[in-house]
Amino acid sequence: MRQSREAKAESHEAILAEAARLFRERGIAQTSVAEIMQAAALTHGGFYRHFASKDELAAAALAAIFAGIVGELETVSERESPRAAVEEYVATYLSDDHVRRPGLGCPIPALGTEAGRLGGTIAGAAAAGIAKVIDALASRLPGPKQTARARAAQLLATLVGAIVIARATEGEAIGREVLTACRERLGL
Amino acid sequence: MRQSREAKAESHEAILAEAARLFRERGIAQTSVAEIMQAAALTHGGFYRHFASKDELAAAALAAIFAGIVGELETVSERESPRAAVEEYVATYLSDDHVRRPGLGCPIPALGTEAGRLGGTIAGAAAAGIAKVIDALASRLPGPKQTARARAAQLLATLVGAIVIARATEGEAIGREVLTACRERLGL
DNA sequence: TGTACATCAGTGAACGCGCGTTCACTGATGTAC
DNA sequence: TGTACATCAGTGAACGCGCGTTCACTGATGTAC
Repeated sequence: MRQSREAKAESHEAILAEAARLFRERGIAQTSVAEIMQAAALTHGGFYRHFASKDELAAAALAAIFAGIVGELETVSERESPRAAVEEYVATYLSDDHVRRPGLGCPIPALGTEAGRLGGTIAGAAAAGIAKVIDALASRLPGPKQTARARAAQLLATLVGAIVIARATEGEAIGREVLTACRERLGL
Repeated sequence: MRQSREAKAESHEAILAEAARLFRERGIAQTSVAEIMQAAALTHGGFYRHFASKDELAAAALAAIFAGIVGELETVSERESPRAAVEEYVATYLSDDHVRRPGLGCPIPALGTEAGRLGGTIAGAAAAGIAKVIDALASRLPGPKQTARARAAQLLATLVGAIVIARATEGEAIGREVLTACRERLGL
């Protein structure tokens, strides 16, 4: 039966939110359209009233996740100093919680490799999101703009690599060692 | 028709080598047993004379790739100083070639995320390999052992993250910026 | 060394399964008057 | 405001396809004597 415009918008947001979570948890190819729709309390056939394809959903989900990340950094900046905002970002990024819960975390360690392989609008959304995160970090680091950008780029690379390694070695000592080393050497 | 022991060993190595390349290029789930066998100039049915399952092949391929990486570091160390060996490792890691050719490169950016998700022997092989790489790097860095290990851990995280980001943004300026920033700030 | 036979590496068809996408259908919603 | 009808969000079956794995078969290899 037909749903109201408002109900459709709610379905749309639910699909996007569940996709954003499931894609980060299991990967894009490893998450089926039917699973996403079930998580959104819908049946799979209705998916195509909302998105033209699974690829389009993946690109939209990536864009939404990155927008949320940059938005969060800006929100924190309203009540804290730029330096404190970056420090909080780094501490959260390198937390055990972030390792354990990819569905709520940064999409770069979770989906970066896959997005690059998939190319097209998915890789485009990933690239645009990464650029925005580096912009947001660089603008909050001190020093000349060039230096701040380079520091932001290296910082993000370290964070992403630490999470990839920690998740690949989950439960083993080496993963914890990498996380701890990065935390301490990034000054936390 | 039955093949000789020697011929079987050659097939085994060919399957392992093609799997190691294809898994890194496309991911484990995205590479079919049939594709690997075709690349090894065999038909897919014969696969199970060599490996009990695709998972077992993936674990074996990861172990073989990591053994090659650590072996290469040791080989270079025979003709160069520890410091030069690490510098060469870093320079190769952050090269444009490494970004463009994942099939020949480090499995951590290519397969780390997927290995963590798959768990079991695949994640075990990844964790063991990562531990060996960090050992190999740490033993070639100067200073107290604790500090050297922490530096090695952070270094590897930065390298891995830089490649994940560069591949996710392939062709876009932001990827090159991250690579350049990491190269320069790691002293190359 | 030669012979007879068991083994098994590799082939190619087949299996059951899950996937992304399509489609006919239902009935509440939105719109035109 | 009320009515008649077109729209379309959501349902659930179906589609074609590719996958990992199994299997009967072939014939060269390895072994026992």
